[in-house]
Amino acid sequence: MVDHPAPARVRFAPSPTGHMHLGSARTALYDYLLAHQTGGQFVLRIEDTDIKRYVPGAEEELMNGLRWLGIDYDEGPDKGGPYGPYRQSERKEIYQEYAHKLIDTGHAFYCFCTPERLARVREEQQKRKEPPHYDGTCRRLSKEEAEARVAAGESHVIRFKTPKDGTTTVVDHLRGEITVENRTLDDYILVKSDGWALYHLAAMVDDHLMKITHVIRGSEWLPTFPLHGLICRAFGWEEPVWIHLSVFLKPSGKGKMSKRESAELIKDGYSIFVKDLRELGYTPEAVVNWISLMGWSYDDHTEYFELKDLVEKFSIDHLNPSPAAINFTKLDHFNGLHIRALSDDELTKRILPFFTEKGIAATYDNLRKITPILKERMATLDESVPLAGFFFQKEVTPKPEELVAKGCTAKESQAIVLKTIELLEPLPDMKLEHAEPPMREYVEASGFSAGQVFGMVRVAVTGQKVSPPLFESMEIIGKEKVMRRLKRAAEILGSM
RNA sequence: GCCCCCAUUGUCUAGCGGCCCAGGACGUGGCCCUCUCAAGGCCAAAACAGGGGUUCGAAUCCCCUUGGGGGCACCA
Repeated sequence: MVDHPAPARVRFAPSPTGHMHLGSARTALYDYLLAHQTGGQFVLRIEDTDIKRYVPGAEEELMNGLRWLGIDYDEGPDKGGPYGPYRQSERKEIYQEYAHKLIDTGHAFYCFCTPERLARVREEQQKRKEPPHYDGTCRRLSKEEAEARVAAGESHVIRFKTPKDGTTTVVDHLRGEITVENRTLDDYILVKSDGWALYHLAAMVDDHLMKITHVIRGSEWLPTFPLHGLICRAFGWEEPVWIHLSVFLKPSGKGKMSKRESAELIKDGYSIFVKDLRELGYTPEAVVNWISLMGWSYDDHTEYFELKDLVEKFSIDHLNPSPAAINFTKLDHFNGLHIRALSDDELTKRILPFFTEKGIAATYDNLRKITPILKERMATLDESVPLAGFFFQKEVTPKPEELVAKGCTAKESQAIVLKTIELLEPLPDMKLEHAEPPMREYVEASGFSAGQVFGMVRVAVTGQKVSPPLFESMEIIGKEKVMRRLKRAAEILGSM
């Protein structure tokens, strides 16, 4: 870094209402990057004021997701910190206090209108083709009357007293000034009748109290962004730098991902949920690299990044405001790249669970021998299983028709297998340097092509038409098994 | 319906007035390498939504149209 920006305090503020998806992951990543590159702090705050939408386990999934991605936070519900508590459900009184400050300064008012009356008003407004708005009934109440009704125990909410005239201008770091006519804004509810604050109030209060310098959030907040600016100004607070990230579109580029489409995606081996991606064999390194580039870019030729590179190179000045369609084939590409960047030891550790899960009795030690020849052949970790399953089987069962070498008869094929057995039998072991030369010589002398001979031997030894390189594979399988499988193939071919 | 945001190849993007008859990446096609599959190397096709301005000069600035997205809750 050439210059030294002030340490940024950034927050990731999800609501625990469902699975952690790619959009959240990207926001959290950018938060982390900004905090780390400025030597600031990354705060996790749980926005759980709406009990109705609370999903058990969602908070834990969020934390697991962040941990898996390697984007750790400095302050949070489970870590504590100087500005806690970090769960909004534990901050009710704080919001109450600040809501009343707004009432005292004339920036907010009590509203006693019933939901039924409001619904009726909205309906009429829509009939008249007017934008739905609070009609201002309680805004006109005198302070004394309102307080008397509150004291009498009447059910009420607290609304923000939005200016009726003029315009409000707020500044988004990627879009510049955004100006709206105040009459298009509503007297938004700040505190519900059950006493809980809504996002508009709670988030502004927390961001201020937690000394947040940069708010990175989704562009779905753009419509209420002016309100948030107004609330900060009503309190007399300095506003953070506002950064509204674009949304992710479905791969077709048409619209946001729906629940139904998410289910379809899984069938193709893709998902927008972080926990699924992990199970589908993607590496956190690849996911991080991939999402970092959806809405941000470094220059016109560098795309491969590890987290530490991103901390150094990321910049909020190179964010793109337009929506981005999710491109899963690019994730596959990055996954392959990051898999190949892993050490053989590390890769072995990562693929082992996929074998175990499939009931294959692989151990770290025997898998470790295979890993090197698997490495450049997989796009996802789970692909190692079908690629290498035959190493762990006692016997393989090649399809008879696949045993017949290309362009040969069964009889000729059997002759090839027999010759192979004859050549390999006297060898002390199946080491690459022992097995390959005589086979090469045989191919040379026989008039068959390498493809014909090796292709058929491959089927005999691995049971598959596609496998890692033949001689490397045979060495790992071992002479005894190889010979047994070849003899079995000769039998099959003989009976055809 | 109203409000807000966005607009470069199929997709992600570089470009912030002349370096651009537009660069990179994924994907696609072809070739090379090759025991299969990959990986790798080389090559190719593929875009500035449309119309007006401003300017000596516009992908880049302004306006309109169109298209896309988001929002209009006592959700976040």
